[in-house]
Amino acid sequence: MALDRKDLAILAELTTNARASHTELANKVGLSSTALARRQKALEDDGYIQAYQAALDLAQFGLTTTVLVRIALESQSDEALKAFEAEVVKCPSVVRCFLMSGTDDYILIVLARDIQDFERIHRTELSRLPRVARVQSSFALREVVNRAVPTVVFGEAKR
Amino acid sequence: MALDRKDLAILAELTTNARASHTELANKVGLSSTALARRQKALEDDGYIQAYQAALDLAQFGLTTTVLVRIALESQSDEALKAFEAEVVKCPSVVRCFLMSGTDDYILIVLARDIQDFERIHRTELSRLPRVARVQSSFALREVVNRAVPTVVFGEAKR
DNA sequence: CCAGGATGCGCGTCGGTGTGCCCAAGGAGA
DNA sequence: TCTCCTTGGGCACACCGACGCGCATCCTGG
Repeated sequence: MALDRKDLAILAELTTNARASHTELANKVGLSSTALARRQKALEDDGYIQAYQAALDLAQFGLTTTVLVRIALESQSDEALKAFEAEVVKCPSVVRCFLMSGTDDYILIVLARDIQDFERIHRTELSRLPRVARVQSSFALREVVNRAVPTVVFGEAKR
Repeated sequence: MALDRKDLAILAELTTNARASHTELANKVGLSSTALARRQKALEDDGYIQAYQAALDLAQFGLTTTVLVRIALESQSDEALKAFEAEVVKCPSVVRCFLMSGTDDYILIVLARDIQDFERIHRTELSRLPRVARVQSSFALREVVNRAVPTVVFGEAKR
């Protein structure tokens, strides 16, 4: 299934206003509400739209510190990876975790209130992860770009 | 302003179903639609809810490859940082960019269709960034955790 | 020329939303 | 201890808008 520029406009708008009504979207895209409803439903049914979710302001919850954590395991055996991953998904402060190529085995993104709070997280969450050989943390001083969707997605207009 | 467990339940539900109606949410949380509407509006006005946005399935767009890019600049001067940041925000394939402490100056998260596509991105987007001394890329083999909100946010029940 | 897909218009129904009012609980002060 | 006041909740209602349907139209490709 190919998406034309109107589909992309719909997606671009919904990534900003997920609660926009059919009429509202139809005006912005340049369609009637009927045609828009059909297209939106197709986008949902075909899996382009996964969900509609509220974006929380994490700073409002005091989570102003982002930490990148590089972790190397003692062993790269399948059993070690499984054991580590089974525990890392339980860490409440971890928002992302990648299994990486290269020297580091895993890279985590951790959210903390501040540096002291990260010390607590390091002690209560990270240091309890199994099979860990080395943990290296880097603090993000500033977030320069934060996009949910790369702009390249909306750039390709076809029809 | 302090949030009680019902507020957190509302937020937790809205991060899943941003288009849920007042009645629908009220049933899940255990409130009347009136009380829920008041709370939801308060959460929006107080800035806890930043926006409602559609989550796209990036794999559906062919973006299945995540790359972590570490970048060191020639100079850490304010001018060099500003020049670099002014350009990196324009890169369409970059979804996140952190100014970091430690040896690396910046860490980017880049989305690509595949490894060949990343070669193109490296050539057309990354290599054109100004003041760059060193670029080091690591491929994510798998995404173990991907949360928009750390679960720790919903864990604290107070009232 | 014809057929299929997509669009736009109009309509009716349904549901959500917002308001006003009353009630219950808790805290402060006399 | 009694009372007042504030805060949050629930109920009922009315209005308005969204949503989905049917049908006519248009455009394109065969």
